[in-house]
Amino acid sequence: MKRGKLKSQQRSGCPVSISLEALGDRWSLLIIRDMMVRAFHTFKQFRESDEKIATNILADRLQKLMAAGIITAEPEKSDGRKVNYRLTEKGIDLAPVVLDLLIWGTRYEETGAPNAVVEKMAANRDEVLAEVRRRWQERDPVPFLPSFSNVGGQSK
Amino acid sequence: MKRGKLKSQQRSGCPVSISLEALGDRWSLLIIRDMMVRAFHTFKQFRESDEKIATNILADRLQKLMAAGIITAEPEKSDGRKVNYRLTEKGIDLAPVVLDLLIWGTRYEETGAPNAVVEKMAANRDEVLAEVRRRWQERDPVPFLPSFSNVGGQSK
DNA sequence: CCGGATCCGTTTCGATACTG
DNA sequence: CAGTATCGAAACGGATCCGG
Repeated sequence: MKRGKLKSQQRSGCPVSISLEALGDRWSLLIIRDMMVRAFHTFKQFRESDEKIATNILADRLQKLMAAGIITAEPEKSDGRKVNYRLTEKGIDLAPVVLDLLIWGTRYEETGAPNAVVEKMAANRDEVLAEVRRRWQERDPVPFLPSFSNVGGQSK
Repeated sequence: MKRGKLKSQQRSGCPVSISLEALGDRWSLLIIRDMMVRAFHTFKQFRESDEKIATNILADRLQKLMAAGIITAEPEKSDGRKVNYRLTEKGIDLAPVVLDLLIWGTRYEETGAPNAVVEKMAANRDEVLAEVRRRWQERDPVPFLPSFSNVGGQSK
C-alpha cells in the first residue's frame, strides 16, 4: 500500500513550505480546475475530460485530494453507482488561486487565439468565485446547474 | 452574463487549459517559490534547500522553466563558475499566484505552529510583491539583498 | 569548489483489461 | 458507472564523475 509520507521531520523549522502535498503533480490542479470552472463532479466527467487521464490515476488523485481535505465524495442518493465529488471549504478557498493561475497561463500563451473563456472570467472574477462558492458549498440539493461552466462543452 | 457566444473551439481544442506546462510537477513551483520568497538564484542554493532535490532533477527543472520562459540563466560576470537564475517578467507575474497559494496552504495547515513568515507576507502582500519585482526585474546590478526572505530559517 | 551529466536501481505513471 | 489489476514505459533520486 501506500505508506509513509514525510520521510523525515526535516529540521525543526520548515521555513516556508508550500502546501502542494496534493497539488504537486500533473493532474490534481486540473481536476480542481474542472470542478471550479466546468462544474465537474463525477468520475466519468473527469475521465472524459480533454486531458484523457487514465482511470487508475484519476482514482488515485481523487483519493489524494480527499486525503488532503480538498474534496469529498458522497454517493448519489438517487443512484447508488454514482458518486458526487464536491469541493470542501478548503477546496473552495483554493478557487481564487487556481483562477489566477488560469489567467496567468492564458495571458502568456502563444496560441493566437487567447481563451475568451478565461478572459471573460478574469473580467468577472468576483462573480465567478461567488458562483463557485454557491455551487459547492455544503448545502444539500445543489442541482449542479451549468452556468459559465458549459463552455468547453458537452455537445454530446 | 454568464455565457455569451464565445467561439466554438469547444472540445477540439483545449477549452480552459491551465498552463502548467512546467508547473505540473513536484519541484517547479518550489523552485519558483524559493526564488520569490527566499531570493534564491544559484544552483547551489536550490540544491541545498530543505527539500533536497537531486542535482539531475534540479538541472532538468531549471531547464524546463527556462524553456517555459519563466526564468533565465546568465553566467555571473565576476565568477565564471556561477550562474544566476532570474525570474522573467512572466515569472514575476506568477508571484501573486504563488504567494496566494502559500497563504492558502498555511491557512489550512495542521501544524500548531502557523508559519509566521507567511502570515507576515500575507499582511504585507503588496509590499512583498513589489519587492519581488524590484529584485528580479531586468535591471543590472541587483545585489540580491535579503529582505523578508531570511525569516524562516536556515540556522546553518 | 560550482553547475551539471551519466549511470543505475527504485518508484510512479499510464494504457488497457477487467470487476462489482 | 466507479473504480482495480496488470504490466511495460517513463520519471525519479542517489551516487558518482566531469569540465571549468
